Amino acid sequence: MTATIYDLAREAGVGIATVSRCLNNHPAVARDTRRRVLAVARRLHYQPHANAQRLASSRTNTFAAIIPFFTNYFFVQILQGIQDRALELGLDIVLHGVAEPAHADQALARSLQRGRVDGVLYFSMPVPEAYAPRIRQRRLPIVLVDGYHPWFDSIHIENRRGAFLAVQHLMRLGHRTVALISGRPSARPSQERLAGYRDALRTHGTPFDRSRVFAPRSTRLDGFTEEGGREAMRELLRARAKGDPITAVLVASDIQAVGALEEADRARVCIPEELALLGFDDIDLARHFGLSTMRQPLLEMGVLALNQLHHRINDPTLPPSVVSFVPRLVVRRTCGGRSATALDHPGESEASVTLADTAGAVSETRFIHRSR
Amino acid sequence: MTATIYDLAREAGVGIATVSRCLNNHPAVARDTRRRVLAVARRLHYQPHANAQRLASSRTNTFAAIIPFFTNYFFVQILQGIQDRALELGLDIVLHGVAEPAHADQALARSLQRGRVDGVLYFSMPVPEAYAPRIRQRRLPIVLVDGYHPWFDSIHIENRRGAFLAVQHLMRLGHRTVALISGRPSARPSQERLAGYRDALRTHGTPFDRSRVFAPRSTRLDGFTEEGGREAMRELLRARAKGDPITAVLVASDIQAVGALEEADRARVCIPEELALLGFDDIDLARHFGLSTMRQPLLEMGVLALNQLHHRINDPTLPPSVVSFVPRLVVRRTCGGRSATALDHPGESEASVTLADTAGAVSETRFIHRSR
DNA sequence: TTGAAAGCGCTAACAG
DNA sequence: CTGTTAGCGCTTTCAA
Repeated sequence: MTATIYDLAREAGVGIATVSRCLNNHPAVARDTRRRVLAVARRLHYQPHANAQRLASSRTNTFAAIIPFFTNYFFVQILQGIQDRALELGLDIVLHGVAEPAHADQALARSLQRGRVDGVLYFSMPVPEAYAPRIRQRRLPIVLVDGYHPWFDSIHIENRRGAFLAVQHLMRLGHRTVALISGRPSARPSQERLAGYRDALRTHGTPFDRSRVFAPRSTRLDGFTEEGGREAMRELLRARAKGDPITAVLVASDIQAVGALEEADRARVCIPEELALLGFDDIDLARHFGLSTMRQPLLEMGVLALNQLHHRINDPTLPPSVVSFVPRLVVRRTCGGRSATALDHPGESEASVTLADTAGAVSETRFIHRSR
Repeated sequence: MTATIYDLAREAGVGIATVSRCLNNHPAVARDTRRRVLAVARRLHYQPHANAQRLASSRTNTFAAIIPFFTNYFFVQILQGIQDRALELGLDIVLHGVAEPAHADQALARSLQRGRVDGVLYFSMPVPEAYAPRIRQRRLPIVLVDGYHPWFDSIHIENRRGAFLAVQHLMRLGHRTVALISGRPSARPSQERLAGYRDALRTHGTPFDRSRVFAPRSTRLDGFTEEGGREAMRELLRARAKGDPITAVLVASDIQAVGALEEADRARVCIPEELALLGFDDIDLARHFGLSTMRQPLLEMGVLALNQLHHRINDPTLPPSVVSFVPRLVVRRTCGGRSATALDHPGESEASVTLADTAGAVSETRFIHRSR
């Protein structure tokens, strides 16, 4: 019913190979022939059959994005970056939203199948043990975003450094007793952020006190939930009521920070006057709460990830690369020490501490090194 | 390098057709043969080549989701529903995030290409004029979500009815002077919600007053933005300051409502004591602001949309169907008349007015009719 | 510069 | 029940 290259060939009086060459801008075609063929193609409204192309060329021009759906806002912005770049590169995105990390292997299994995708973007989850060897063996191009594995490319967020900068900021504002609301201790981001927290204390000559680290009891999503934040904040307030002079707290994720804020509000503890609070991630909600936080350049990360994947697809022999992003402090209301009116004018009174120029900041706050 | 059905056939001592039958659970295969073939398949780690299957069967088992990315939260939840169902149906989702409606045609063009997808889920945007005929001609299965076109299936949100219910609620709370903060007047949702607003006034015998409809000046995204909400609220407050006894307002979208709330806060107008406010959509943010709103069952809509698409793919001769959802009132803090402490316990003190049972509500609030 | 022909790996008649 | 065969529509040698 719709035209194939055979139709075009017949109509233009040439062979199908020639038609194919014209369509794919192969140089070895006479100008006249090309023009004639293209004219016919237009006239017949020719459209290539995507699957036939894929089968013959063994290239799908498609990649999978495997994303933890539960982190909502985090990935929306990353997807936006990926989307734009994919359009430019002419790639299709097959989306795999994963409800919980345990289900990620289904998506991986699918992506490992022959003829499905040219590569994978894998987000914010550990690569299942069983799959790493299979991925390597099949030479499936993969880029880990917000994750790490020695065998594969990754875009890494320097959680430790970020937490360090965060706590440092609080201490520079004069806080001597800074607490940490953490995620589940076994989760990697929790550990890294805890390490950064300790780094900062050490740098400022403050002894680390285990009792000032508050981890949520609930373990769903490693405690990175509003409820987790509420729980931890309750405990923190209890400690505070008992006399611990905590005046500031770093919360390991914005989503927890939201819960923590609500809990503080409920206990009539004024933020930031009585307790300065700093989050981590800069999810979209943060802005609305006037939440000071450590921003991750999500959109840029998406673009970069796709570029990296593209490189790898075109040259599978590349050594694994690691690109690091350092989160940047975004000052709003909750950390105090600056514009206390941020809530009234969200977005206006934000201040980026590391850099004045927000637009150009990314390139300066990230550094790149390739290992191996 | 990796096994094909030829390898399996040779190894199992059968023909490739038999192998194919075994793999696809075709009934006409001897038990023994099947077992033997499957054993070989397992031994050789056989995996079908997706593209070869697609080409041969002229079925891609893939569909496109064309989504306006700018509406962020709206689509995240819908995607979740789609995602789950797609997994069950064994379908791949090709994501097309569209930055603005004008770019939707690129995604459509791509989806129209042969061999790309079996169908399309098209969200919250008008179908470009030029494409409707092409879609119909190519018999491309498509389901419009939050949209309508006589030729195609659609999942429709009863904006008019929703707005009616919203305003009715406000009036039942005793408000006599209810204003409307609308989107750009030319946008369909704006018109429908305006109509519902007028319906409610009429029902209550209140004359419609054009000067109580506030539309944003900015036209980006048809005014459905925080900024749009701020602008409109500023005008409303001005009118109020001049003596118009407005005591309640329906805001045509939650995202505008957020801006409106901020503006009211800034003007030191207490919500809901001085001004009751009701939003529309129930985006995720709403909960955090204690924003009363009209909820759309996004997740369910996603599931339903995919089911509908699935039906149509399997039977393209079906007449176009229309499924309607009626938004449901969710009472939180901003509309007054109920728990004023909602902000302290988000989620806990919500009340669904139409139905007590939240889980089972969807089936009761939607009705289905098929036209033609 | 061009065309014929051989796949890509699978599905689905059709004949046995 | 099973095997043979003909495609699906394109890309890509290989000769001419």
